Amino acid sequence: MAKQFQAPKGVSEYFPPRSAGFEFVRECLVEPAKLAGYQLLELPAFEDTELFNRGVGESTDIVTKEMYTFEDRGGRSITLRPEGTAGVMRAVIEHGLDRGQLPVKVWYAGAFFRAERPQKGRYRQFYQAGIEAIGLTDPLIDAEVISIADAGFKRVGLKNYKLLITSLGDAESRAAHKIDLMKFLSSQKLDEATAARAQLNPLRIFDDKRDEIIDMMAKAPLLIDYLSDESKEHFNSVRQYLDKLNIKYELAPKLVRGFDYYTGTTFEFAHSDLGAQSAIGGGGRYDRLMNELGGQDLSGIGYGLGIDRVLLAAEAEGILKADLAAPDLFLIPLDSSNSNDASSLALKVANDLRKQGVKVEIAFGDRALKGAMKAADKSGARYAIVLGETELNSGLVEIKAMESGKVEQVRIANLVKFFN
RNA sequence: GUGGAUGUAGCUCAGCUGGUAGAGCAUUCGGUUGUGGUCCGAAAUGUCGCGGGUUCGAGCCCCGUCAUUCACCCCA
Repeated sequence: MAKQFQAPKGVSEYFPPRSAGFEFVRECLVEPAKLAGYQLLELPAFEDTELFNRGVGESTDIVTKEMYTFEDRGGRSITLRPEGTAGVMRAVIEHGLDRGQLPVKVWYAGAFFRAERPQKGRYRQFYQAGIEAIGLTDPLIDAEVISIADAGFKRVGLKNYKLLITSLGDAESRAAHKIDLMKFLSSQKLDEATAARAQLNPLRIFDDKRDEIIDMMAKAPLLIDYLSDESKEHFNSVRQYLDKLNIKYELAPKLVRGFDYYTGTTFEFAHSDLGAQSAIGGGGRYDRLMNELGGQDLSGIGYGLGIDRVLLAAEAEGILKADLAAPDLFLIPLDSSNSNDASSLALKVANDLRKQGVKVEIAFGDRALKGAMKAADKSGARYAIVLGETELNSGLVEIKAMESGKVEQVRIANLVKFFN
């Protein structure tokens, strides 16, 4: 027997019937961005490795141990994109999108890659939908970006999630805080691994899940208390906007995110029913990124939402409709032994209705009517029509409402009208 | 990268102290004429993850390996 292939380790893949839920979630997450005037940016799945080294940050785990990096046939170092923002910035700079009116507002959705040990809600190939708004520092745009993410979750129907928000301040805020935090950490006894992480990015220690570290960090100085007046004012107005929008949030001064580029407003959406990988989305502002990648000195803000995790969350909450892929109409042609007129008519009727946006399926194969009806039932179709000799002759069909079982006579020529 | 759990039909799982496979669901057909959801009957589907070892004999024991899964780490 030929070798049986298996998907590579840790990838997420979606096939029927669950793929309908995936598609639904993706649409829900993207739609609010489109409604707000964000436009599609379709990006390559791989980029110059250097882009991520500089964009994501050399000290991050993502860059140091989670990137799929390889040499292409021309000897270039290529990396499968581990996140979206760096690629967006590259494209914006390369194509001069920031030369026109600001802000630049774009959305993207697609696969991302990280060579991690897979776990619930954590995959080596996973899907994210995100937006970026570049070129405005107005706190209004911070609030809009957050509200668009929130609108996506609400569109899916999610309830058990919360918004965590903090500000990482500007460069001077962080510098002042870092001195005190390092002082604090050096006064504590840390194990080797933790001390190493503290060297790389002391904020990371706030993210440690061990009880003794959490207890220890309870007394650590918080960045939020070191914000410059400007940062403080910006953050306060973001919060005021959120209040006015009635978007509830929790102040999370210990919130740490995985990218080095965040400055100012930083946020994360956490879902309660997911286990360890609870973040369903996150993002924030980045003041320096564009400039560091060779572009203008513009600030931006954006987020990435985990489509896989939102699907998991929606399933955990039991809010996905079972019939997401169900057709409106199921057509059952019954050919007589010496003609296929019924099949031809079925195909024609299906095409006409589909032109009007009606979702129509045809019962294929030479199966008994009972079997075909069963297939109609399984499909979740709202209506079923049998097309046989009688119908061909009379031009009339019985359209059956599957749920109630009620039958209505309709002229074949009027079917389009019926479904309008 | 570290630790735990698990790998038996498409799915969920059972399989006694080792004697060479079973259930439910799903699938297909049928319960006489062109109408599904319930019920009844029948059929089909397995290199028991893979490789090695122990044994007269292994789905069951041992070793290895691969995969899945949960947690750490990290993050979407």
